[in-house]
Amino acid sequence: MRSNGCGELRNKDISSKVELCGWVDRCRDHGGVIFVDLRDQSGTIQITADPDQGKKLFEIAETLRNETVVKIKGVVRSRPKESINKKLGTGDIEILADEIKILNPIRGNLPFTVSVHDEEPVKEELRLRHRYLDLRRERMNQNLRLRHKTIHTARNFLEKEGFIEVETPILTRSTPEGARDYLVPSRVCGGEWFALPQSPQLFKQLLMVGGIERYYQVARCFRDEDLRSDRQPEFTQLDIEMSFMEQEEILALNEKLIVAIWKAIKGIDIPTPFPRMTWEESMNMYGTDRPDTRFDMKLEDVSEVVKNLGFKVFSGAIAKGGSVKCITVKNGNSTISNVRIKPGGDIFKEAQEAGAGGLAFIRVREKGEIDTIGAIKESLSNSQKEDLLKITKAKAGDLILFGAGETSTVNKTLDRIRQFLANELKLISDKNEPKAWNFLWIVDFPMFEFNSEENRLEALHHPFCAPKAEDLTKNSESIEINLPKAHAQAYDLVLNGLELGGGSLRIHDPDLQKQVFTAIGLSSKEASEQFGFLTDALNMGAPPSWGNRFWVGQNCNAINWRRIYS
RNA sequence: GGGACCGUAGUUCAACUGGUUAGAGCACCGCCCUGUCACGGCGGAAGUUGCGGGUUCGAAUCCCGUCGGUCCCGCCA
Repeated sequence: MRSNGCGELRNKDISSKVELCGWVDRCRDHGGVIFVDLRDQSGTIQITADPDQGKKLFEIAETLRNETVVKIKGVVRSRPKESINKKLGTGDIEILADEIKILNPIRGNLPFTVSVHDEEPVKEELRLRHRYLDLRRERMNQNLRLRHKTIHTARNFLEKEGFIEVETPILTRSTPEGARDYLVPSRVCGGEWFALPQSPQLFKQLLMVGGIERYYQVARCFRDEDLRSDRQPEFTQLDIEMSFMEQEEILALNEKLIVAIWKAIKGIDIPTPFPRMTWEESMNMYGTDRPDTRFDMKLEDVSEVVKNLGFKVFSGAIAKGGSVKCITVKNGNSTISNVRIKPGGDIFKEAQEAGAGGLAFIRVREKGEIDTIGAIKESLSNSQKEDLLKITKAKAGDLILFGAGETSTVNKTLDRIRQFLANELKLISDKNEPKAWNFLWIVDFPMFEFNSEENRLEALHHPFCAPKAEDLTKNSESIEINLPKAHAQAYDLVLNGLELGGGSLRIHDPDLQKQVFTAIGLSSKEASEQFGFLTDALNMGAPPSWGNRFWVGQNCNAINWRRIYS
């Protein structure tokens, strides 16, 4: 039907006869000559309709509208020197049309414009209703290709490493994991329901017991929870599980996979090994388990300095077992006004959203002088002031923002403000491209987290992850006593503040698995009802195995990988 | 489940404190234009201001209800 792609043609094609198909991106009608930008998947080229080539041709060209589907026959020719368009890959040449055939005209109004030149925002709802038009747009088209390339590269890589792709069931039984299940009524077993899998977690463990050794799957997962802008109820993860591996081996393998993907999609060589940080370090320094390390503004704990301060917001927080931490905004005095950090200001609101009661601040002036609210200034001694400036390394012109209260709230608040300011101050990206690709392993996650509402421990990762052996043998006490404080043999991979995925060593000892169930408050009856099949399997020769998964971004955004769930 | 914000032409937005006939860009239609490339010029058509009710001399604007959407909290091992 066609001889070339629009975007492929170059000077070397001059004088050749071509047949092109595509969509009209834009028309410029000069009365005596009409220029048509013709677009297909490969790019755009200018078609010139000249009345000398026939009256009929010109009449058809006059009727063309944006997005009309056409087939064009013509000859490639060079453009006049003064008309060369350097912005276009095909800008040296054009097609002199001798036949234009309309394959499908446009009837009525288009809901939005498709052309790459149009950058007007369009409501999400409209874009979804007319997804086909949206996909025609360059950016969306590229996103789908990016996603394809990512998965294609992963498949090739895993194939070479001896993995096989296995599909696990979609219509399955409900296993109580974290989220609500999507349910599907069963016609055959009236009154019974299938659940859609929240992840292939248990299936892949059973595959390991089944001697598969190296499995992967591009797996669809379903979780019936409320949405967020970066969360979807249905998402895809690259799911991997392998037997007989040490942690170092699996981290190295993951790094190789990531390196291969970034090489393929960005042409970038990511250096290995990736840096590592323990969960505790990350929480202390960044207030989150997925820190964005492209910029500094680390959290500093100043509890020791201010614990006896007359300023009760600070000293009171510490007396109640909380802490006072702060971040230092370089040159914040000139970039951030008081209006923004006082009640009603946007930065203050961010702090409130995170649960903070307020947002204390100190502005550092010349010669170690400070500006702040009266209550802090009056109660701060000279040596305390000096200690603060020493810990924060704040210089004249810098702004120090404080969080005080329960440590988890303080962390959450400062993490949020840190990210908010990084965006505002443009510390993290130039245009749409990140300033760096900072991959980071977070290791040594705690096994459990205390849920104060339900008054019980919860698995931080999931209840199948193995605790670190040395944590269990501390002080030669029993496993039951050491378990709640143990660290998991689990890791997360973080990129620029986004959690790309993570993994862990599975428990393969049925007794230990039972202990973990007990620790999270699952009675042995419940455990055997819900996970009996798993403990059965562990009794019949389960190998030690590591599993992990990466989120494959639903939105194929600038980075393609996005946090969906943790 | 809770909170904040939004809904005006096909579309993106505007319309002061409630005050004349609800405006503009793009798209659309017509006319003009032979080197533009987000072409340009002149003209035109296009609106139940999401829907229903209320307050008022007067409502896009204020109030109540309702529908739809965006974001956030809870939730998402």
